[in-house]
Amino acid sequence: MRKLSLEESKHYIEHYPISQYFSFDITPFIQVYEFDKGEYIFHEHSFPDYLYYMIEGKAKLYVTHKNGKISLIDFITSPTFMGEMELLNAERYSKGIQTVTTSICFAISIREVKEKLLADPVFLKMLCLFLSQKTMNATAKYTQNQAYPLENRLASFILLSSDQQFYKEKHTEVCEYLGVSYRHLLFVLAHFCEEEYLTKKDRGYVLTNRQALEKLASEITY
Amino acid sequence: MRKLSLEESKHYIEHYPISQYFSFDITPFIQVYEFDKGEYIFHEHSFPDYLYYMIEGKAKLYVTHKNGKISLIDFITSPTFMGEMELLNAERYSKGIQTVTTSICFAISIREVKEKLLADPVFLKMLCLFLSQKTMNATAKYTQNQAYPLENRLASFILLSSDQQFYKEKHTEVCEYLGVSYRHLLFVLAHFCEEEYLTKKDRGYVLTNRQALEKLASEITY
DNA sequence: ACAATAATGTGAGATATCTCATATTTTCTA
DNA sequence: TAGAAAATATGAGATATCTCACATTATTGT
Repeated sequence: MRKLSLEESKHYIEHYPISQYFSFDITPFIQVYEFDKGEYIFHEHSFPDYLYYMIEGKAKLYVTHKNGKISLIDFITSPTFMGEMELLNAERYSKGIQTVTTSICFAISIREVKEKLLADPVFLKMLCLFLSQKTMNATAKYTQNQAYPLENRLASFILLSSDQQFYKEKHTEVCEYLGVSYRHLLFVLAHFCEEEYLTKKDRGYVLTNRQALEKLASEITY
Repeated sequence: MRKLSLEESKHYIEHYPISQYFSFDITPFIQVYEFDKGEYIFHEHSFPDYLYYMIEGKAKLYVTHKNGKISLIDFITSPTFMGEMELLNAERYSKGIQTVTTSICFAISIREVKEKLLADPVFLKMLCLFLSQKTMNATAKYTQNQAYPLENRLASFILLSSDQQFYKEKHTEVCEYLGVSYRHLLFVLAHFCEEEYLTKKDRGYVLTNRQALEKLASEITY
């Protein structure tokens, strides 16, 4: 984690305006941080001092269970807020957030502006919207995890995340996201190759039968 | 669904004050409805006209998947708001809500007060808290569903929902809540009986080895 | 540039959970 | 109060998914 210079900070603050989310001038309370790839923004069970607004980068929100399993709750992609639940005191301690790529974040000191934020209708309305959006996505993902085998969900995921006809995501991330073991993900991928829906190439997979994947994915969407 | 008389409504409005959630007088906008057991408060894919505040009763929030499976997202217990995401326009159409018991709700016409509510910091702050609380519960439930076999989750559920040493919930509801098939729930219950953690009696189960259940449940909590 | 670490890949065996079929009992409703 | 609907109960067989072990191949830090 590196605090950016005034110069650099100014650049980001100008290029990623967030004034629309507040009814007062938030810029005096903003510091800009850069997190390295793989760095933790929140450690699990810590109590955050900052509300973050990620403007560049990608991170994982996860929770570690007593038995050692890790549930990836969500991929966090910019732009987005982080630590808003903790700001609300809705949870005593935080979940973990670890960056996947180098990330740039605005950091807003909770101590300094908590009172102001929690009385600001502009901010609160945005936060309500943001929270319900997040909840809906999470709900959709989790209920689908429960209702459909990996075959369908993976087909859907491949279609969403492939670039043109090429799929190239890290298995280690995908299996966590889809809530299955690494082993099982590989099984189903192998099965897709057998059926020639996919063909291995270089470090990824070419979509050789998009229609078949669409059929599998279509069983989910409602 | 039955609209209560002025007389009855007055009684409920006095006994379940909600003025604390608003910075203006909400009572002129409140109508009181009674929903029968099993009745739908929101049909799936409908677009709600009212924001509800349930003061008595219990309901199920669910979603029906294309393949016919039903995911119970949450048990809704009073007091709670319903339809708040729709008020925010966060979702185009609603999930389904069906009462489990006869329920009494305050109904607030969205058309009449939407503008006022979305500019009311008192209401918005409460709503933020409410939404994040809900999200956290849902997240905890779903990640645990993924990370632990039914054995552990059921033990935990039995301890939470049993009255004294007696467990008596409807299997049909529990299996939906825990996200497993009816058949599998019965298997694990039978297994608990074999191990003599539980003993069947009347229409329910006596907890004959609470400690064993606690051990199983303790593997979850973090 | 090399050692350490992370990611990929595969096999074998176990198990958690599902589907479907069917029977009985309880509860609701007309 | 009888018939319908819902809830309980159990068996048999299938399958989706997991664990563990181990080998190979990238990627990364120093």
